[in-house]
Amino acid sequence: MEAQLDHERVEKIAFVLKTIAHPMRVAIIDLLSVNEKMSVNDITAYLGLEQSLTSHHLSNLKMKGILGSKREGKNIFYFLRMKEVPDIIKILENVNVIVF
Amino acid sequence: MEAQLDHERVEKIAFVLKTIAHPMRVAIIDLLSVNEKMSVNDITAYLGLEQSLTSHHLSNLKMKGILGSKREGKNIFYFLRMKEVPDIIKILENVNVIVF
DNA sequence: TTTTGATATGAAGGTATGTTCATATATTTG
DNA sequence: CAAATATATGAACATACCTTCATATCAAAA
Repeated sequence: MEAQLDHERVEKIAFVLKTIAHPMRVAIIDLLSVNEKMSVNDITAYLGLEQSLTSHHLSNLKMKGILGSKREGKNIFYFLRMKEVPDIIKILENVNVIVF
Repeated sequence: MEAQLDHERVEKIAFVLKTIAHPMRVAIIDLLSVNEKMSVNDITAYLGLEQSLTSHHLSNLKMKGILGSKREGKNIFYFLRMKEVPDIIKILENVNVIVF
């Protein structure tokens, strides 16, 4: 009866999962797994939500190390920094889930 | 500039992630990825937390389809039902993360 | 059939998270 | 430099989540 992970690792894993565990953030990561980089405007347009809401989610993801960003003129482009994250989503792509 | 996932799939993925995104629940899944099945007592002892708290987390995981359970005499044993979930944890096992 | 051991349940409280709104900052363009 | 475009920020509110505590249920044993 053993565990594999020490307490610190468990905390780190939960931290990353918590950061991405939101429909809008999953969608953002999905977008950025296909497109090298996207501006806030691009992402906002694609998701069809408010600019400020998109921005909040993006800075959250950036702050916690999932995304990076760089300015190019008027735009700021976001890109994936933690490259493992899309693999997580991939695992769940075909799993049978009942949401409630 | 395309996305891979439709809205419903994004919701399902976020739902599973939200369900497991907690240190105690990550630890439970870690335990059950190594041990076929464990009683509530076993798990409670291993995690060193309150019985009722363990029970709440277990029924949460069960309700949402991650775990299953069956009674054997006095004990109730929990086991992994969504077998993909440990793979998610495995991906993050060696990723560099800074928690705050 | 009472007691004990194992687990579940539900209410209550505190804390964290998500969204909106109004406004600020930064860059380019006229 | 003023206006326009792109993005960020912060406060405020609502909602969701986590934990604790007290108690309930259920199976085995005495």
